Formats: sequence, structure tokens, C-alpha cells
Amino acid sequence: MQQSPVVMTDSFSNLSLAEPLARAVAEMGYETMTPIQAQAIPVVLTGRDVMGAAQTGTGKTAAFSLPLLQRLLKHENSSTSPARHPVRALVLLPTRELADQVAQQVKLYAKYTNLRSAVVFGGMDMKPQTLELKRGVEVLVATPGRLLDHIEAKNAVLGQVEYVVLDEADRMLDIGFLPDLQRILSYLPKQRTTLLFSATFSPEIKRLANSYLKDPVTIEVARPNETASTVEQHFYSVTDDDKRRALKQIVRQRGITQAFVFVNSKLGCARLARSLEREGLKTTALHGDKSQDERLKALAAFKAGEVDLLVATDVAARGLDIKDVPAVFNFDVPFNAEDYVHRIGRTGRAGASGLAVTFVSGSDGRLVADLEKLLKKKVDLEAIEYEDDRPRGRINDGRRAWREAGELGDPRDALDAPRPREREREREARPSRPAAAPRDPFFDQPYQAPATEQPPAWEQGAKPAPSRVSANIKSKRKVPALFKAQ
DNA sequence: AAAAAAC
Repeated sequence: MQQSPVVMTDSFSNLSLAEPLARAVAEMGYETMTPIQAQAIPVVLTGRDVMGAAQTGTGKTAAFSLPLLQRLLKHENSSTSPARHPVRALVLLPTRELADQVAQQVKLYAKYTNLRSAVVFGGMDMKPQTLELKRGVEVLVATPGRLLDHIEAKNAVLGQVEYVVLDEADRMLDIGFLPDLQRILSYLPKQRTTLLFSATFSPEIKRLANSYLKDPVTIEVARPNETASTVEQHFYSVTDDDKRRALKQIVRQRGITQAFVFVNSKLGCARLARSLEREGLKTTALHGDKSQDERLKALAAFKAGEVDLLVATDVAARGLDIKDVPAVFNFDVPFNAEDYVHRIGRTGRAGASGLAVTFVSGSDGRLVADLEKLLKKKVDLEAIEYEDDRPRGRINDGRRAWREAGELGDPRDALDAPRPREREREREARPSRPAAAPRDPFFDQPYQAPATEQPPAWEQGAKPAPSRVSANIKSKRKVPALFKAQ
């Protein structure tokens, strides 16, 4: 590995980009390169493999697409291929919205060239994508699943790919994506340039990533996993019941005009969005159980400022570039510490200031501890002074079950609590408990099946009633313990 | 304790 060369100037005009590219860049109003651009562009221009870590919102897309287009222009493909425009550069992303966004940017940069680009992702009709692929494109932007579909349908031929970019590379290399990714890579020539970019790289992923790179140049503009210094971060101790009221209060007190609100589950996402909407806040939900049409509409409405709160799962955590979003709420502490860095990267973009608020409830001790380890910083838990005096919610501190909220303890303390087996031993050591209360005799009667079994309504031709939340969300409502299988 | 990515 080798350090990137020192660049003395950071103006796009000093890059000697091909005229059509320079024109597009100028037209977009870009003059000065961001640090990641200044470091990555000259390296990518040499054709070397790159592993690039830079904070989100600092122009990574231009950092790889401009030099890539430049190389495609400079080195005309000399091979006699069946297609007149074989795919020469492939850009892979972990979400459809991100693929869409990157594809739009690539189109803008390539506007004055004769290079063709296209984007393919799931949830959309195959046919228009197929047509575009058959006509031939040099630059293909894609999500993994749909790309494999096109490969297997022989719509996309990747035998002449010279450049592969894995954006959000750590996500692309994680266990959920790796099999698809490996299959895609198996269709590509071994002789090629591979570029990996992300804001976060765990040590394990870094090692894995290196096995896909040949003699790479590592570019680290910021310490990996670092959050932008322009983002003011707060962690509030709340009960699960009080999160919504805390959210509304902070939005009002700080005069927040627009915010991302991240939650950990699709169902929670739909529910929270609905509840906030009912309370008169302009809210929309974005998660993977929505149709692609709804997803794109939700994002567009948020972008256009028609919606103030975008309640989203981690589908929106990475890369989405929406200007001037002043705040991000982590309604739930993210399961992966890395995702915290990505989520709060939705605000404070391009040097702007931003606010990141995370709600920490009783069972989040482990997640907060993980986060502290990643950020190499102690998290300072703050209390919220509620304006209203409705009763507070109850605390589930993960070790003592529910107790009334008097004062909020530090959930990290629960990590020092005795482990289950030790707890078991403690219980055994205790004097025997008082006799159990007498049971309701009803539950002791054996179950009596009805005399005639009626087939369920849906088998009689009736349509199942749509779920109250959203027709395409599977209900995850808990079965009452009494009826649970043993 | 989940989400994402194909039909």
C-alpha cells in the first residue's frame, strides 16, 4: 500500500479533465475539490485500485465518477465486441434510492460526452431497463439483485468491464450482500480496476476488502468512522413510551424545520409515521415494505420540502444526499454502530451545521457501549425536562423488567448486571417464595374443540382484511403469552 | 432485538 500523492492545488481546473467533463463540472458550479476528491481523483486517473474512506457528504460520487469517465474517454475500447457499447464501468450500491441518486449524478457528469449510462434496480419494470441495456451502455449503475437478473437473462454482458466501484463498500461486503456480490464479480474479467468507497470500515471488513483489491492505494481523508465535526450530537435518556413526546418537544423547542427520523424496524417505521401524521406533523415513511413507487415518492416529497419528517429505516441511512436537512433523530439506537455514523451523516452535509439527537431507552445499554467503542468517545446521556406533566412512561432496563419511572438510570449499568446463570443461582439461594396465587379455574379446563370445524373465512373466498398499518406489512404483533407454543 | 437486495 502506498500513500496518495500530495496535491498542491484543489481546483477542478487544474485537473486537465477532458473538455466535456470540465464543461459539465463548471456548469454544475463546482470549482474547488473536496479533500476526498483532491486525493482520489489523481489516483483513480492512474488506474490503480483504491480503498477510500471519507466522511459522508463530502463528494465521494464525483471523486470516482469523474476520473472514471475521463479514463473511459481517453482509452477507447478497441475490442470488437458484439455490442457496440459494452459495459465498461459498473457501479454497485446497497439501496435502490442510492443507485438512482448516483446514476443521476453520473448522467450529469457525462452529459457532454458520448458515453451512455443506465441504472437498474429492483421494484421497477424490467423492460425499459432491458431495452436500455440492449442499446448498450458504458456505465452501468445497479443494485445487486436486479443486476443478477439481467445477467442471467443475458441482458447485461459484463465480460468487458474495466472498472468496478463498490460504493458503501462495507455494506456491500457484509454478510447479507456478499453472496450476490461474489456472483456478480465472478462474471467480470479478473483484469480490472476495483474501487471501494465508504465512510465506515470496520477492521474485519477492511481485511476482507483488501482481498478484492490488487496493490491498492488507501485514501483516508478523515479517520474512518468519524462523524462530521459540524454536527452537534445529543443523547437523551428516555423511556420507550416517552420517545414520541420527546421528539415533538425537541422539534418545537429548537424550531426544527425538517428532519430524518430513523427507526430500527419497518413496522415501527410505519406506525411512528402514522402516529406523527395523526398529530398534525407533515410526515412520511420510507422503508423496504413500501412499493418502489411509494419509496421514490416519499423521498421526492421530502426533498421538495412538502414533508417535514421522513421516518425511515436504515434503507435511508446511507449516502442519500438531500440538501440542508437540519436534523437527524435516532428514534431507536441503531443496531450497528456504523449505521449511527451513516444516519447522522444525512445532516451537516457539505460543511453545513446539523443536529443529531439519539433517544436511549432502558434496553439500549449494549448498543450505546458499542457506539462508544466505535466513536472512541464516551456518550454523555442527558435528561429531558418535559414541558407537559403527563405521567412518564415506564423503564425497561433490560435486567429488572418494568419498573415505574422515577429517575432514569444509566442503561449501560445493566451491562454489569449478573449474567442469567448467576441470576439463576442467586434466585435458588433465596428463601422459597410464597405460594403462587390460585389460578383461574377456567384455564385448568381441557381445551374442547368445537363440534364442527368451519374452514377459515379466507378459504371461503373472502379476502383477508388489509392490515391496519399498511397492506404490505407483515404483522409482527406479539401473540399473548398464554397462547404461545411451549 | 433488523434492514437491505430479485421475481
